[in-house]
Amino acid sequence: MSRRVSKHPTELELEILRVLWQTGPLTGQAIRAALEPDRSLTYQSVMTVLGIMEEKRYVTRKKSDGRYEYRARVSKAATAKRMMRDLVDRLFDGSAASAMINLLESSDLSDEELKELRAEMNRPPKKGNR
Amino acid sequence: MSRRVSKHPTELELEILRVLWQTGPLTGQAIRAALEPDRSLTYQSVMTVLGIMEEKRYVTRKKSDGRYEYRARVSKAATAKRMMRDLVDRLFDGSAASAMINLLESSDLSDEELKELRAEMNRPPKKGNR
DNA sequence: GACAATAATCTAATTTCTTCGACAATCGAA
DNA sequence: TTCGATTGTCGAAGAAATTAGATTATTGTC
Repeated sequence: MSRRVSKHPTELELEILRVLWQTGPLTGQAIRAALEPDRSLTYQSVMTVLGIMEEKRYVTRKKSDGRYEYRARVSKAATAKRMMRDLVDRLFDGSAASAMINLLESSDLSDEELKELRAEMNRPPKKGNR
Repeated sequence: MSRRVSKHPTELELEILRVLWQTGPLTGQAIRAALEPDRSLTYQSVMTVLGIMEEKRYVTRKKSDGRYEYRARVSKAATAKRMMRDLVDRLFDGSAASAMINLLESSDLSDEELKELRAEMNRPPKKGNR
């Protein structure tokens, strides 16, 4: 037997998605430029990955003014949710509370952030909560 | 150029670490058994991965009673911290608070857990915090 | 001590990921 | 219209990850 398909965007795919989330639809060249200087890839490398991302349905492309523009087809919120959920499953047996405590302990939240979090925690829970 | 070594335990490596964290030092056979029925691997497959994990210094082994026993060399806490930190960097630009709010919204914490979290948030911050 | 059973290593196939060079197609300018 | 630049596709290479068969080493038992 062989290996299973990864259920999440890979490292580089995620970096490209981040660019698209941040800036909106872009051409291959523009994406390549946006990755600099973090990643110095050739235009071909970027295009190869974009092709793969299109197959995986992470992006769509549309010809605009002679060249293709790539647009994220998955939302940042949904992707973040899925990736976080998966890591929490694998590290903390699915306990979001444990994950949050872990984050709390290993980070350094400002009073501002603490306040916001407390407010969020006091929001009325969605239906289905016990 | 080619692919870089992943900076974190892979899927399977993490599953094995979890077994070791949970149960303590184990032989290859015992690890193989503990992965069932989630993963039905042959003894050889498990041993191959354990060899790689030894190279990566995720585990050590010691001959005990004729066969090798494998022991986690990285702690669960440190590994979780690193992996969470990395994902938070890549998804939320390093903002632990954003990540926590994401978790809050996509999970369904019990009153118990909320209480514990609030308590944790009221704990005096470690040095370096303002 | 011989031999079967068990443990461990070695080799390797397959797939994914990352990266590009080579080439083809298209477009713009002289 | 021809030619150079830009854009896009194809094939491929190298390394990592996952899986396991073949082979060798070790060990416990009669």
